[in-house]
Amino acid sequence: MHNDLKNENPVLDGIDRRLVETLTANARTTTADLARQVGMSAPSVADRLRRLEESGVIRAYTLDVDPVALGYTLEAIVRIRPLPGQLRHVEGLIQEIPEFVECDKVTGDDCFIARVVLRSISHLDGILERVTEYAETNTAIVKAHTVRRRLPPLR
Amino acid sequence: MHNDLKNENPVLDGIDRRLVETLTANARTTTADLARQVGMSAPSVADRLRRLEESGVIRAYTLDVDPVALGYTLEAIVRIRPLPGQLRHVEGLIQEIPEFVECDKVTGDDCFIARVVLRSISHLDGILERVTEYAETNTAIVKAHTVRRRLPPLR
DNA sequence: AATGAAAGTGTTTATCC
DNA sequence: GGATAAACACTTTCATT
Repeated sequence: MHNDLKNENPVLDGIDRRLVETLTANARTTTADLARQVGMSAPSVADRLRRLEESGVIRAYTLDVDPVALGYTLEAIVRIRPLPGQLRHVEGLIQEIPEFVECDKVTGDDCFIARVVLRSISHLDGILERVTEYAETNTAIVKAHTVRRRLPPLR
Repeated sequence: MHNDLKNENPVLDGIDRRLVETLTANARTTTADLARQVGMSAPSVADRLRRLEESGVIRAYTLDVDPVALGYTLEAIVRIRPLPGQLRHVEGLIQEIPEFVECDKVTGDDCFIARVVLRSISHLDGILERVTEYAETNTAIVKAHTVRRRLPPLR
């Protein structure tokens, strides 16, 4: 049995957890509304948010934008294995191509795993052509979002 | 040449783009601040945000929470290929295990590509043991975030 | 679609516990 | 860490263009 699941000293207390959960659902919830929800004063809630920001738990308040509504009707996960000596170049290329909306450097055969959003299959082809000059790629088209980005357990 | 890159009828005009970019950086920017930035009145900006929400471009105002600050010091990408007849079961399992913070159903050999956050290697082992009863898995440890979640081109 | 004005709310700072 | 109170700022609605 590993001990890291029954966390005796959770980073967040129950009130912080409720604040984080509510703001994850709507980051524009007013401090006054948050305060009413948790039964505290607005200044106390503002203080807690400041601490959550300073401790790095809240990295940013951001937007969830739907790529489909912007015309990116196709999404793919591309595994990328740079050719010998091309790692830095490939890394820069991924960072430069804005259709790559996310990319992780990972262990194993594939050096990078990236998410790309596209307007069409020909758009995908155009981008892969730029990458395959310097790397082997393996592309999987996204058919459905089984789990949408969500919070991990907060304790 | 494919026509979908030189988008003649962009979904968003220049002002909408600035609103979306500013809110992506800080979703709690006040409507009054947004209005000053784009040189409009606050009610006009509020109207535009309402339209961006109703058209589905803004799916939600949300939080970017750092898993590391919550003690999830390890992150992995797991490719999952359910054993024959286990697809539905595996899908449910991934949805139930909260450490899977994201999962896409994709074409190709791997049926699912998931992101998992973990407190330790033994934590990873415990979760993979639950999955490997019903699926073959292939795990890549995330070494770095080459491209952090970002907006695709807005035109 | 956008504006200005006004009423209603929310935020912030200082002070106290 | 948390509360209250007051000054200041923001939001929302409505009439107007």
